[in-house]
Amino acid sequence: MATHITAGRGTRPLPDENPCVACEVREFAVCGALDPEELAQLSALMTQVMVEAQGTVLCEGDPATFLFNIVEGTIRVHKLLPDGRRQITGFLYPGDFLGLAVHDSYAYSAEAITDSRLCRFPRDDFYTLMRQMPRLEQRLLGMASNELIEAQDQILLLGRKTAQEKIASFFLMISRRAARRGQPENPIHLPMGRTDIADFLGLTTETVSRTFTQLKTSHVIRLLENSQVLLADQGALSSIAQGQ
Amino acid sequence: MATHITAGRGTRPLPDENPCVACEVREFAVCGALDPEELAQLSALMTQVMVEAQGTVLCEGDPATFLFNIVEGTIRVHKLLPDGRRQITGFLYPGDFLGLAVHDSYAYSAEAITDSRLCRFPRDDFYTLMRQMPRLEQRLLGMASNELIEAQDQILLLGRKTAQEKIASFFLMISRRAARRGQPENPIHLPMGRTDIADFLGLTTETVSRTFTQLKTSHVIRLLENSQVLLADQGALSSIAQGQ
DNA sequence: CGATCTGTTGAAGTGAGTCAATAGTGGTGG
DNA sequence: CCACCACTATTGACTCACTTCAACAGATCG
Repeated sequence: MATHITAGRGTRPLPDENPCVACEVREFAVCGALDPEELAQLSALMTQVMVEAQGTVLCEGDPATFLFNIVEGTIRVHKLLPDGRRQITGFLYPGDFLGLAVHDSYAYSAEAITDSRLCRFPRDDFYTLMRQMPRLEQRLLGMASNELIEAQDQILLLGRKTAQEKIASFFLMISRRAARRGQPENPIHLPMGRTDIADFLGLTTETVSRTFTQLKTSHVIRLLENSQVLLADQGALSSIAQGQ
Repeated sequence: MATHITAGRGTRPLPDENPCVACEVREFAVCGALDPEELAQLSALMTQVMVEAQGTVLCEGDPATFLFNIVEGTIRVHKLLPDGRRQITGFLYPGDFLGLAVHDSYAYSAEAITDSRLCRFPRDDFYTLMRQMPRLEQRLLGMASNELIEAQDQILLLGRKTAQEKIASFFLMISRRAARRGQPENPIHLPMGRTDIADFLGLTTETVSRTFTQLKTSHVIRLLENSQVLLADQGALSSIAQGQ
């Protein structure tokens, strides 16, 4: 049966039955494809874990023992070069799945940006169950397909866009993803710091900061309190993101 | 039943039965997962098409009517910005599948670099069949997973590597992929021109050319005739690719 | 209230891009 | 078979977008 581990056990009593039934992100997540019976089987494998801000979820090179489903919080996924250069390959939000691109060991590290709650599944058990649930496998294939499309957009961004275009594209991506989760698409919230944004866009913190200022000065965005950014002129932002 | 269209019909008589049985790339391709019965069903959907060098396989934005399996030749997949900047997101070789990251319309264009032969499947029929063949779906999920891992490597390369590191990584990737297809891993063959390499690595042709010359001068590679490159010092190449 | 961390701004440097000329390479036809 | 053309690759000189290095400004917190 699903259990909580680490901090936060007593924050809210879980229903005696299946905790997944009441899950708020289920419709966006892998588990959204399952019927109640299948959901019960999957939840039987599941352990909920809390990871506090800046904590590690998994490490590049470690044996891939677990797969995760993000329920609350924001996760950053990154790869490192031996000399310490870092590339963030993605930010994960509630409903996102962590472990699609996994073989025997993790090819990337993942850390929590904010305090986060995740559903954790033993990889082997998950795969076994997947073999028995075509709908689960189809859903994962669909999610993998989406991630590939996003990865190719990111490849275009990194290979061919200027700093301004990268930042504008980034704002729009965050906005679109918030909308997909049913949250307001504007203003957007940026839980990650300038360094994370820089390492995601292949820039430096200084360039990110300067570009924010430029967009602010030209009234395309406005920086609000609490790491919120108002997209004041979405048309202009779209134009910039696509290179005019 | 499978048929040839366009040029090349008479090059070699197909067996009367299932042409896929004798296919040389089947073990590397999607179809490698199927039993003879399933293979026959899949091949019933299939049409072989020839695309000559520089010809178009599919166009970004077009309705995604077909999926493809590369049998012979090399394909480049790219995305364009409105002003014409191009990013090549991948090179496809025999055994590779074209259409994993596809929704209703193609999110990229694909062109043949050399004369190519492809197996073409109507997308809807392919998906229908996939629902009935768990092994096909599993295989596709595995291939999507591999592609995601490669995409993340490419993201690291584009975001954080220098020109030298990009070129060195590129040589090693081509070498590794040749080995995976059972071809010699050294010397490598580069069917694509400098412009393609530049647009794949987020560089210009000039920088690609200069970097080739640097690596040649430092005896890490040697340029042979017929677009072949000898990786003279693979250790040095690996060191460079990872940033020393 | 100082200490620490994150973000912003300034000044100077540089890796790769741009522009331009030259050198191969392969194809075609007289 | 060679002369010509078109195209791709190489090399050189110069420029620039972004980085690097450095100083400073806010926020957060014990």
